Amino acid sequence: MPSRKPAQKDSTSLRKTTPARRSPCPVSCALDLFGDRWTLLVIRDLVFGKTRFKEFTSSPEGIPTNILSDRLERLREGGIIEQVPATEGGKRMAYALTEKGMSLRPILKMLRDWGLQWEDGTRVSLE
Amino acid sequence: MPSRKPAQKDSTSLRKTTPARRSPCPVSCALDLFGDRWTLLVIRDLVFGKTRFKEFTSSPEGIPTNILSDRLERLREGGIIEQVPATEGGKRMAYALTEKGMSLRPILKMLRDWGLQWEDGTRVSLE
DNA sequence: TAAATTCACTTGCGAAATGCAATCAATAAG
DNA sequence: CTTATTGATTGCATTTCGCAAGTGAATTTA
Repeated sequence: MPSRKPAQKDSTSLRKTTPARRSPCPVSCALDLFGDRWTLLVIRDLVFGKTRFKEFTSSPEGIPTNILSDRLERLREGGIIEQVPATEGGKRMAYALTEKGMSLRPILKMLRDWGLQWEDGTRVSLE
Repeated sequence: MPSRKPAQKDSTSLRKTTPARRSPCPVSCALDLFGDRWTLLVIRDLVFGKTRFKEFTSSPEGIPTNILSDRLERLREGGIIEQVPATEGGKRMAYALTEKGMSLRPILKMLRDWGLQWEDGTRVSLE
């Protein structure tokens, strides 16, 4: 029989089901989507023009690859990113922000400005 | 002889030492402070005028009390909140945003607006 | 002032998430 | 075809989370 992927996810995968919304509060719902230590850093990288798995892992914070996989999947489910062909006609995929994802840019910008103002020793990357 | 643990704190406490900054990125540093599912909800409650431990626990999301204790302590360490006497002459304490904490209001506001725009069924509380 | 109640946590513990290294299949390059 | 790179997955130890119960001081009530 031909090699096939498991229908969905088995016991070894991170996060089995989509977790329920904690409340109808818009802040709470936003945090349900990207309220953790890594997700907004991936979105930051996307805003910076990164599109490939390897590029995300090479950011200075060093996100573990299993966490990255999980967050990319979660962001895709949440409609914040989508997969597009990395090269014309190629089969490898790259990631891109959707319109919904793009709309997070002002929030990222405010976070950056806040950090620069209140946290000593922070600076924007020079890439 | 058995290898011994670097005697920081005992097994019962949440979070042993202040975790190190992951990178000098201002976004990353901001997330080191409040990048999780609960912290910004506590700040939201403070912005809404709540000041007491019990008030935070009675928010609809239902933060566990041990998590709340941990987050309040973390926010205090980060200079985002401070403790003030709850009543004149009383011994009970209440929590209040510092200037640094107040400066997070626009971020909360953007998160709220983003949620209202992109997440169906969200609404601001009527309290 | 004594008793009852509320408040602000702390503790214990099972479940879930995290972080790390190792591995692997598919694609791309040579 | 052979090798290297990419984009992940797997296993496992450690940490954190979430829930329920407990505790002692502060406040309120009788």
